Amino acid sequence: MTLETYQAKRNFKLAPKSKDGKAVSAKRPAAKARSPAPRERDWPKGARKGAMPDFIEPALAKLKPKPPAGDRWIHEIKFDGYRLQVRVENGKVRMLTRSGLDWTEKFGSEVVEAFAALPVQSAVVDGEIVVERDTGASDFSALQRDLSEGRDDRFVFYAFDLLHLDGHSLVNVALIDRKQLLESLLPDDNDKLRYSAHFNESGSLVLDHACRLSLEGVISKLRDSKYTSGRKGDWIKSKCSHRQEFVIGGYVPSTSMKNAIGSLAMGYYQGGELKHVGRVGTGYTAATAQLLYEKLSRLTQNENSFDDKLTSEERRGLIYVKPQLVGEVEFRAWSADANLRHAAFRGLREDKPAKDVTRETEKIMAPPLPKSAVALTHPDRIYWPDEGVTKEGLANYYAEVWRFMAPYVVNRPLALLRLPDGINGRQRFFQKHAWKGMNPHIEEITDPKDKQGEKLLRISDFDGIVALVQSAVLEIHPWGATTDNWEKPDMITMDLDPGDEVEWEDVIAAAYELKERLEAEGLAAFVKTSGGKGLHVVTPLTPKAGWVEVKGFAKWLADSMSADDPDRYLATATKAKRTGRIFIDYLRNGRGNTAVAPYSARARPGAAVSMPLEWSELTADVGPTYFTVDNTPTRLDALPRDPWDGFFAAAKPLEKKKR
DNA sequence: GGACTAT
DNA sequence: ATAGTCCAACGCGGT
DNA sequence: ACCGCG
Repeated sequence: MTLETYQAKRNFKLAPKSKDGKAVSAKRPAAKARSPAPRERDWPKGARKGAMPDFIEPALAKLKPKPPAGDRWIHEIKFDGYRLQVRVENGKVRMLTRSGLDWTEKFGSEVVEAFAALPVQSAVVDGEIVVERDTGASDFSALQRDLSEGRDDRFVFYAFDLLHLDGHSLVNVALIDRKQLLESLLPDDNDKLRYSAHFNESGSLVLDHACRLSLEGVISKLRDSKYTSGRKGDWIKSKCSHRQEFVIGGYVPSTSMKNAIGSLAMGYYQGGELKHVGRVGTGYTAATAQLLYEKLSRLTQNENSFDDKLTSEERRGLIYVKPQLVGEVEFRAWSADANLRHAAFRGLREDKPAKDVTRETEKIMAPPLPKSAVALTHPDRIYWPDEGVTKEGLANYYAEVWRFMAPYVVNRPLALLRLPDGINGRQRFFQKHAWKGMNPHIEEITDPKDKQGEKLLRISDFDGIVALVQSAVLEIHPWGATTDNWEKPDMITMDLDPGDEVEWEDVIAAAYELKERLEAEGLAAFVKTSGGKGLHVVTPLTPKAGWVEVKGFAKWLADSMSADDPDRYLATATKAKRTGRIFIDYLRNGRGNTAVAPYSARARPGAAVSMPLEWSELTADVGPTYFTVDNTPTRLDALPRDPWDGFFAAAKPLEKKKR
């Protein structure tokens, strides 16, 4: 990792967050233009006096597969919310949608008040209103839910352009100057109204990092461009997902609706042959599903529409149709078997002849997902109601992460947190012993130190984790040792648990501090989000030292850190005096103790997961609950390698010297 | 989620 | 039949 | 010895 890319990542900020997920204001130089009278302002080149127009047609971005190259372009995060034009006139605020509708009343009072407090007489600000999850990216589905439920306490406005100010039109001013003026006006202490910063790094780098952060994509804009209404091409949108047309070669009728399709089998032409790319089973409304059925049921044929031989699973329930219709599909990746990953139907393309549909993207292919023979009894049982994550959704998540996760959960004694009725249900219990009626893919094992005792639990493959999901296991907590070597741990997990009022940046600093101390002992250090409150720093060990020694070392680490900096760190779990300090929890490292597994879901609102990170990815934006069951697949598709690549290869034995 | 137990 | 119950556990530090 | 804490 070069310093340059490291810094590019560090700079990759949306808005810094404190550890409890509350946004903290970005540290910017105090705005100079806080309250100048309009005529004192230095107007940038291109500003023209003029009355404020009623509505300025917004500039829209063209979708391109890649961000443009070259330093004429700057790149902003693509927000996943509603585009709004905010008009301030003498303290009165109106918020207009893309088409000019007045939606001021829909978003509560906080954003409006923030605009009313701006040091301006009048202004037109372009931006996007979003709902941010506790600690993270904007979330369109949360926005829509908040709107429909009348909830108005989570809206945040990202301002990215300034079109008019105090009797001056700015649409002919260079973008970079408009943004600079905008930034100078915005408060630096109001987390409901934020400045949308841009990046000067190469567009592909910015997009890559956006995708690794599970964001939607980036918007690229010409640095010196005027504000141009409409989709003229000086704003370019590139996304972490891909979009292209495919030919419909068959359909599966819906099981829940009459005369409607349930999914489509699609393909593209290559060398005159129709290549099958798998099924698209989401993305259509009931109306579209019926329309497609009506059109497709007239095109049915008996023989395979594809030139590939389909497997029996691919053929199941499939009705072939003459390959004539073309549909647009959004998807995140290609799988290694040349199927689409996470595909959603986005509409029919009546204008394109089927024969012209070819494959448009070259992409590193994602490896195939593991499949399980374990049946889920109620696949649509909802485990996380707010996120709509079901039992099947959780199983699919583990299929996505399994190739990375397996080494940390397989062949280790497990403690499980089970919530048969989901996270809001009445039942929640830990379990570390075998139970009656247990799925056979969960193994009963005997603790060699307690041969008479109750049997412990272990899984050895993907079927095992699906069996855990079926058993309503929402958190997986393995030992830090494998069952090949019960008495010799192969990792140390240090849990950095911030008390109230600890800044997230300080938790990150604590992780780096721990890393340095571990490296000073000749050990490697890896970091993951906990999915809860803090961070976990994990060290691979060559199994050599026993539990007592390893735990003693962990305690020594925690003790020495708190001794060297008692104002910041605490090595004891006492609740009192936790405020403002970080508890370094070393006691996950005794025999029989556990820590939440890498990639394990957490049984809390938000469906966060414990996410392994490269150190360079550990930035202020990535709070402890940033990555979730929902947004992790986008990240994985964008990752060039396992973020903990080389974990076990980096193992060193713990040398006897410290206790 | 599922077995076992009390009513 | 149906409702209720169980499903971990232990060392640490502070009083 | 007991309590709260992970």
